[in-house]
Amino acid sequence: MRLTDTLSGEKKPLLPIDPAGGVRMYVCGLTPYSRAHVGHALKAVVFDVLRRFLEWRGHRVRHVENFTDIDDKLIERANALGVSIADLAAEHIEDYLANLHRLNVLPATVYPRVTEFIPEIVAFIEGLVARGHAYEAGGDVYFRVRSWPAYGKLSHRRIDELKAGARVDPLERKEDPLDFALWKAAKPGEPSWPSPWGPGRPGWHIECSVMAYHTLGEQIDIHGGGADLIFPHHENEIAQTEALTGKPFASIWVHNALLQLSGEKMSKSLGNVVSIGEALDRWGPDAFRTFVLQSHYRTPATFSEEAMEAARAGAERLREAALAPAPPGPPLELPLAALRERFTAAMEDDLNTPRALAVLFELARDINRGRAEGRDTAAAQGLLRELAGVLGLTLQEPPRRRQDAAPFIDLLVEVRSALRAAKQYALADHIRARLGELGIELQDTPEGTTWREA
RNA sequence: GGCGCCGUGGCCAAGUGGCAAGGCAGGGGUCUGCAAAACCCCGACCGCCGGUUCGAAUCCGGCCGGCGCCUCCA
Repeated sequence: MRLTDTLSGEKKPLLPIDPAGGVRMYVCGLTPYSRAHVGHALKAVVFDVLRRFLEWRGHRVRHVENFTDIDDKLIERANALGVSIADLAAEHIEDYLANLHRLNVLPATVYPRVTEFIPEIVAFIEGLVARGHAYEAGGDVYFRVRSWPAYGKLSHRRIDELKAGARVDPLERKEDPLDFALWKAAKPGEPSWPSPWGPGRPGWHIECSVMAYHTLGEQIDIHGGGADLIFPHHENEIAQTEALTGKPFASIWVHNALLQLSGEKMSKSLGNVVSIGEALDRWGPDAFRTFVLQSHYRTPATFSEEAMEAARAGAERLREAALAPAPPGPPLELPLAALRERFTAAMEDDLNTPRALAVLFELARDINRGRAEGRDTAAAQGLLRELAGVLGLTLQEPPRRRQDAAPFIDLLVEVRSALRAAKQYALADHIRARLGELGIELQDTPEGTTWREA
């Protein structure tokens, strides 16, 4: 398949460095200092679909997603709340993973955490110092950007352009304003680990270089994350890793566009976030995945109630087509191989999920038509379920929000069915209308009456 | 200011040189006791201007409008 590579700006064929060992994919996770929002969920779904597709095509995938469980924000937040950093991080990691599970995102092969890799980080930094790419200053260690001429190649910036906007902190003893911290000397009351430069903790970017190195190796196939990480995070990662190994770090850099919320990006700093849990409670996993997949991962999608409603209706349509009982008639003839091929071609072309989804919707329409004609649609439904699975759709009924009301609704439906059987339509319709006002939609089918929440 | 992205029917969104996918919503039908679901039918000439070409939504130039990154952020 081909994927757009941020570094070269081109669609590049995915050619695993070590095909037998599988595709090595490192996706930047999050810093667990607050509750994960739907933007994180979008990223998770995008890379989950990439991973599922690769596996469906017969690749083994080694998928690593990290947690940066020590950093400034985490320290600040933990102090403000009066809890330990470890507890705060654990709470948010747990919440995130639980939400991913609800979203039907396959667990990564490994979820490394920074605090588990301190010795490796120290060793990595020592290697950089030894090669002249880093230097110690007052207990801090900085990466010497000027020693790495290729700096800026990922984000397509030149060092001189960056210099103007570089942040200058008088407390730091950098040789150059562009240099960034690999190791930060401990301040009073901060957690720290021993190092050749005295007690301290890792800077923000070094952990990903180190964890990718130790979980996947010197060179990886795919490095991914949100577009906001291109600069400085991934730029710095490349510099650190390539300065040490002298080899290209990742073959393809994949970045998803950021989710928008009413015109602007959703971010913790703007405070305009919707938590994953809220969205899942309200619309369910398939609606969210359909929402994400209906636009290309590199085009910013805007989260809104209307968009989620539309996605929910679409997902429901797929579910019903995939699961409706097949009539016992003559088999429905469809060009299943060609449909499968169109789906595959769309996915191989830079993970074009909107086009892939369109194939599923066409398949759903064909199945529904076949069913209306009394044909046996089992084979087509099997394909629809298979392809929906590649996109990670659960095809399950969204959870009922009013679980406790269900038995009473069932009872009303039962009574109404008896009234209909007795042709007492006025009363039966009254029950249906009243339930409708309460947000319960009834559907009479030859097999009986079903209901769902509107 | 620098780097980059986007502007396609009411809403969302594919398409990057040859008669504009798909979803949602809407209208008209079929089916249904009536509904719902499902199925059938209906809707855009692609921000504006100019250029290249036999031919452009698709390439080039300019303009207008929206957005992201350049600072912690998926």
